[in-house]
Amino acid sequence: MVTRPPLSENELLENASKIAGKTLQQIAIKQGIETPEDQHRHKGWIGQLLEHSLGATAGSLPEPDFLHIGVELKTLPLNHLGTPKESTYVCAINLTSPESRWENSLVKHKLSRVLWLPVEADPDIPLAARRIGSAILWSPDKDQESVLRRDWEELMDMIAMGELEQITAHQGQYLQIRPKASNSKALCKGINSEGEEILTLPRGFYLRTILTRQILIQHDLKIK
DNA sequence: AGCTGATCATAT
DNA sequence: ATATGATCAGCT
Repeated sequence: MVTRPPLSENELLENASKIAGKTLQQIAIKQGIETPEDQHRHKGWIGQLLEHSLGATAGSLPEPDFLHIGVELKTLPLNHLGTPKESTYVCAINLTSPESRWENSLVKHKLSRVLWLPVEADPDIPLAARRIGSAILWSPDKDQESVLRRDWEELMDMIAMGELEQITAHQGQYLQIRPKASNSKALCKGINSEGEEILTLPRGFYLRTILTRQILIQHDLKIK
């Protein structure tokens, strides 16, 4: 099944509503794709399945999933309580020439328009049987953006000061910085407090579940 | 049970 | 090594 890229947000939402309630296996069969037993060696499988299913264009290019309508697709794994089970990866961080302004940052741009697609992720449900939920088209509201901005500025200040080795995932209310690498031996360049080049773990920005939980709640309240 | 640090796959 | 897509798994 070939899915044409959506030409508008409404078309994207309509396409998303058509797969709401379906199982991952139902979608995979339509795509002619095998469903793996589990995600241990297929961590990105659901995201890529749903990208294809909704006609995303970007592939592994540094572009929004739906380029011409400027929308990013994020799956949102839900536990047995229906709340987010995992944090959400946003983007990698250039540690040698850190961005200086929130307004121009990759995080702000990536999060400016996101289609959240909830998916059951209770480990008791076999991967093939997990159902897709109702999509949420989201942009940060004023309060959310101000917290994101504060977190980003605090963390990027530390990187700019050469304090990246002092950064821990404990920092940040909505945004946190964690390793984003193949393993702990895959290193990249960074800058220390003396301005010298060092080798360090690649890092990425992640959204805490406290924010994605809030997004789900906001949406539910809007429906009712 | 939640969270942080580590890890897995694929394409370029 | 970097981009994409994320989840795993041990510790508190």
